[in-house]
Amino acid sequence: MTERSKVLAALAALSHETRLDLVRLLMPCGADGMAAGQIAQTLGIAASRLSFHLAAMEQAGLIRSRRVARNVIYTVDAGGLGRTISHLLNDCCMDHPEVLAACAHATAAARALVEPPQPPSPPGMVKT
Amino acid sequence: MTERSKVLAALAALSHETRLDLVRLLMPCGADGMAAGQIAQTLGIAASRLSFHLAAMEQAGLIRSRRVARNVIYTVDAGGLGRTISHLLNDCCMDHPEVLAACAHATAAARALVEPPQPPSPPGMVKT
DNA sequence: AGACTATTTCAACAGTTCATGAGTAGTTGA
DNA sequence: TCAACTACTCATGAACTGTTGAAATAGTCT
Repeated sequence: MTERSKVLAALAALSHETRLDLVRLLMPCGADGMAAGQIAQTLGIAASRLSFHLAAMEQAGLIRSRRVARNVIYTVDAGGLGRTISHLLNDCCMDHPEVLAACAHATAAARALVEPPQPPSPPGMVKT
Repeated sequence: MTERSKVLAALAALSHETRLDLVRLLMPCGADGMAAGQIAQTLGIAASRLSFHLAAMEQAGLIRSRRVARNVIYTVDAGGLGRTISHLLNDCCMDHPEVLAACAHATAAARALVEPPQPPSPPGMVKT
């Protein structure tokens, strides 16, 4: 599978209400993840429907699953998600200034991440 | 239309080979854009098919069109594209460190953009 | 082993998306 | 106004996607 078609699959997977909800729900759970049953209950959807979407997301490389006792625990695959967004930003948008500017908030957070020894925020901050 | 459904529409629009090609083709054209006929010729697709996809992209707020003489010129809407990616990064991924790290390349470029008065690159640079 | 729980698979149906080709509408220059 | 040109719309059928509930499977506890 080419990088290209992986990204297409990931984008298709993300372009659905339930599956975007899934990411938002699983993201804060981190490596602990959440059991399928609990996800279904939280989102208020039928088990079979959830299973369908979980499979789509896993196939697209956006989430992972592992069995724990009688539960199946799902976690987000931050790497897969990151690669998808990165491809969009770099390959497709060619790091276009205006696109990057629209991501300024994330940019600021990323900057803090890659450049941790930053003292209190100086004046003249970036705004969306 | 909520911000949420706008993003869903934009993601759906992007999750198609032809339409992703469209972005990649139009992006380097900048504000000059490209005429529909030339796009169809470059991508090697039928005019009606192109029109269908152009309409989908415009509807999703990812491109704009304007009439010039007898041609219709299409340009990417960098703001719409940026908002979509930003939403993915901020709202959905909640600025998760690992996701941002995977976007390090873009991040570096963005940093250069928002912090232009940066002298020669110091050692210990960010790598993907 | 047998009862029990959690999750996935399956088949049927409805709705949506896409490619194709024919026809239509707007623009230009004579 | 006409002819040439450019781009769009529409109708059709094929292919794909998402929902549902019932049935099957995998794993656990006593």
